[in-house]
Amino acid sequence: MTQASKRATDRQPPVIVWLRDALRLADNRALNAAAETGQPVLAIYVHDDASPGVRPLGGASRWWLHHSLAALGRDLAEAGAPLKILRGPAGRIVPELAQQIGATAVFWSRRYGGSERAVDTAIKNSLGELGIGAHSFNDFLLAEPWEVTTRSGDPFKVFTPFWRALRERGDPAPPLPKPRKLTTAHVSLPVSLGTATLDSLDLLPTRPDWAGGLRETWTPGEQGARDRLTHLIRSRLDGYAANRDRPDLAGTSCLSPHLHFGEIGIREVWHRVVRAAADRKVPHEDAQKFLSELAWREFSNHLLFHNPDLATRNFQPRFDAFPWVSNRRRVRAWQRGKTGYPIVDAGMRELWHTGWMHNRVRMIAASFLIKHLLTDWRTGEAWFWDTLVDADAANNAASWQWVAGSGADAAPYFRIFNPVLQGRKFDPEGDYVRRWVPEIAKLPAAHIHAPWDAPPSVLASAKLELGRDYPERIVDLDEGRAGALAAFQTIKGA
DNA sequence: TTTTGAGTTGTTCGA
DNA sequence: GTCGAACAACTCAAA
Repeated sequence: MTQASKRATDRQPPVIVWLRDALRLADNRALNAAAETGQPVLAIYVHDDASPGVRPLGGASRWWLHHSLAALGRDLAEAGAPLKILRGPAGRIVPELAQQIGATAVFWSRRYGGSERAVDTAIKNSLGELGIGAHSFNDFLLAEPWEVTTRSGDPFKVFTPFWRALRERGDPAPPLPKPRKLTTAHVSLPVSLGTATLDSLDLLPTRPDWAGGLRETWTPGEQGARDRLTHLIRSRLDGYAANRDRPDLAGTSCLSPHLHFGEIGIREVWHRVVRAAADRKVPHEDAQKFLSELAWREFSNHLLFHNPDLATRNFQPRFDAFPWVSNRRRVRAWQRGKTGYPIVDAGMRELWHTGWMHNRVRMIAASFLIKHLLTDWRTGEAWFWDTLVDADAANNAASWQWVAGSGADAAPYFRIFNPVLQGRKFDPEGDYVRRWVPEIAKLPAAHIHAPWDAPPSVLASAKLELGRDYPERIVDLDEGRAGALAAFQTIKGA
């Protein structure tokens, strides 16, 4: 750029790109549109823990957000538009900031939760009154939730027809490249707008620092996300349909936290998988299976958009009368991985250590909490919200309701996972359990999923005494199952 | 409007 | 050990 044209750019009024759930540079339509104005770009992140109704982030999400923002800040600085961090109610901060720096427009990627949409609508109105442009984009979903409807124009409530309708729309638009150049907006931000630094947001745990397991498991940020996708396509997609159910094999994509924070765009994921299948680098069936998993994420957002209180209210109102049981001792045993059922405990400890749990094990652990312990699904939803790095308002709520049977297209009441059978089926050698429940690691595969049935000689040679080295079962499986069936009887036909 | 086929992920029981 | 049926009836989506 010549000196003259640089001065010309400096004289131009800036635009703002407000980054929220699309913490990346590539395939970011909001960022791209801001760049294409040719005006200087001010990139901001607003840490909003003040707007009413916006659910506070869980601990694991806060850890991820810190590192994701750090990575985004580095990438943006390199691209020429350093990230500014602000703290406070977005509804006040964004319009005031735009007005004070003389911005002509604000760009952002859409969000789909009820309170988030309320905030965004209010801001759009405020900006409109100030004569400032407000431009929002879809950077999170394959299709907008309102674009996929039944023939009669209603939202879908069953996955399969939803997926069919989504598929009939064809491939999403190809992903956009990173903006070629961004011009820095040289503005000074008044402290009254809540200027902050990443560290001052206090997102990281300190006393105690429990994030060691997260650090060794994850690389937040756009590069880490793209590496995961590459690894998926090169190494995990072949055989994905079968292996994804095996917690001992690491057969899942592990993209969920990256997708949640928008470190990689859904359009890029879709197109790279489709292309790999077209080039016969991965089997068609495996690629289709993976795409259908993306469609579940899509379906969850569809449900959340049309049911903003999905995380707190039974989708099926008859569940309002369900006789949930409160038992803090048992819930605590579940949370800490001390139920006495190895596959459940392994999953809950994996979650505690890494901020993530294998999908199959999530179902087993959730089914156990809901059906064997008769705990209200919202208790489990809240625990996952706090401990998962991929905690997502749509996926978390829809999935818990699915297991409970209270959701859309939910599991039938009689589907009660037996943790012993599930363990034997999906962790046949017991390797997953051995990794996370080391105190029973010496048990042979034949007994590792049901230590209480092991003969005394086997327990002795594994140096294992139940009740001392590993908890006794907190509930009997047959009684738990019978209790669940009886409880579900009470709301039948309600 | 009415009808019809279908609906992610399981377990148990009895032949 | 294997296999099919039962476990409820209901709601959804589309013809």
